[in-house]
Amino acid sequence: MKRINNHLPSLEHPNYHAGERALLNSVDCVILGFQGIELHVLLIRFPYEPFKGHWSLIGGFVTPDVDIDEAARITVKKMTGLSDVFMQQVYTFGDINRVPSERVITSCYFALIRIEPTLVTLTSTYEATWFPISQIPPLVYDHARMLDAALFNLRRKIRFQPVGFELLPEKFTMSELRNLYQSILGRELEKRNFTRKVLKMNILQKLREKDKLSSKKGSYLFRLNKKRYQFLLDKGFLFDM
Amino acid sequence: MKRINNHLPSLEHPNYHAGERALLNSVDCVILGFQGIELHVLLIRFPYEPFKGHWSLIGGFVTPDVDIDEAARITVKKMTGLSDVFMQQVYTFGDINRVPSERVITSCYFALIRIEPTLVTLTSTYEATWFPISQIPPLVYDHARMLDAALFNLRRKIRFQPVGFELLPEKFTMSELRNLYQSILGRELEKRNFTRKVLKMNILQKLREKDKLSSKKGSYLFRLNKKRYQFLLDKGFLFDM
DNA sequence: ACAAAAGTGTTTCTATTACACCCATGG
DNA sequence: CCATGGGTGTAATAGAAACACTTTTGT
Repeated sequence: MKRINNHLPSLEHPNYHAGERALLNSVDCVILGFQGIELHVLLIRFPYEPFKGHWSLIGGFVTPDVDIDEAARITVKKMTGLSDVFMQQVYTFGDINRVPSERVITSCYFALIRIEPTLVTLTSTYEATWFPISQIPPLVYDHARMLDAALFNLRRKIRFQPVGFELLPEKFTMSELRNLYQSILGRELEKRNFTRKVLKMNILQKLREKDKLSSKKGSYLFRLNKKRYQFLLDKGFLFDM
Repeated sequence: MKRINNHLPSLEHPNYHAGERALLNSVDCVILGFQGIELHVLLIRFPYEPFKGHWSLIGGFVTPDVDIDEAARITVKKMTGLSDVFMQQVYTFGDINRVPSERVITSCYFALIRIEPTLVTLTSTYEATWFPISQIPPLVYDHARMLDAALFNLRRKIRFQPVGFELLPEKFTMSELRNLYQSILGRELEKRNFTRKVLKMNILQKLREKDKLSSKKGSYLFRLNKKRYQFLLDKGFLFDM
């Protein structure tokens, strides 16, 4: 409490920025993708001592000439080659000792990407690897907390806005969609009720094609009706599963 | 995109913090209280040119020796004298030019406080004033955006966790509670259904006392059953109005 | 012919909404 | 005695949950 005076600008100061101490700022990105029946996170091997070789989120420092959101985008682009990725700020971690060696304030973002055959990550340099969220290895610093915060945030967000489609390919089956939701929400969703609920929203277009990979019968592919989706978003609708 | 190389630590650097540029960090607090039938925000007159005299949120710089959350708490304490206030980080604003004169990264928090007769704010120095959220004056910098973000956040949060009680005195009437919810959510709530829903949760204790200020008949006072409230919180329940 | 996943309808139950009247009291 | 806000019950509706069987086809 003795430090209170540092925290409101003193009235005597004509330029109240002067004399304030600057701090290091960074961004860390929880890059999420969907594979099989589970959400996955992209992790790298941390390249420096004393945590060299431990698993880590992907991050970067915020330089004076980039917006903080852009810093996050640049990090994702560097790691995956992708631009125009759905991203969202999750939380800013600013405890004094969260990084032992230095005061760093880090804003955590999540990114939702489609894992496609063409996707190339920085495997050679950083051993970038996809981990299913049920099997996350120990992470450096407070990255485990960041991951938790990102997943919590995503779970909550997905109830208001079906962002899940960002994680699926353009065409997908109802089972894939349901598996995705199950993995994000961490609980089973009844097949019939799920299908009915999703279809009632009218945001999906049923295609004539079938995907025959997952079963002998084959299952119909769907595609997101982006116009309708945007319309509902603007109305701020709920997507309660 | 030319700046990508700045954004992942280069592998050659043994101490990857070295050489990074530090930035100014601050916190701004949306201090919310409830008065009459409406939410109010505490604003001050900004004390420096070129915005001297314009209305502003309350903020302060983050110094190297305080956690970012603590910086926010200190700001609230300085302004209201209150500790142990319910606070929550809302969002971090980090665009390059959000403050014209300087690059500042600002984390916005909201604080929920009880406006009580004993509450003294920094009225003399900063003209601290409560504004109803329906009548907010123009604000400096991006503070209007911050306020919007804080209210958006509160509206969403209140569906998962009935944080509204932080804004009410220990004893309150059902009408006060309903008015509060109406003001936060920005829509009318049917009296009977509201009462029923709240009571069904069993988080309120009905007292024998009546408040006679608002009507001749008087209305019963209630008090939050904190044990039950905490129990439900831990279960992560919904409080859907 | 059978295994494996897809697809679909109906019933039950619960929660939400909408609605109107009596109550207690101070003036 | 009446104006004011407080307080309550019920019926109608909509939405969610629970449930089991048929379809298709590759092997």
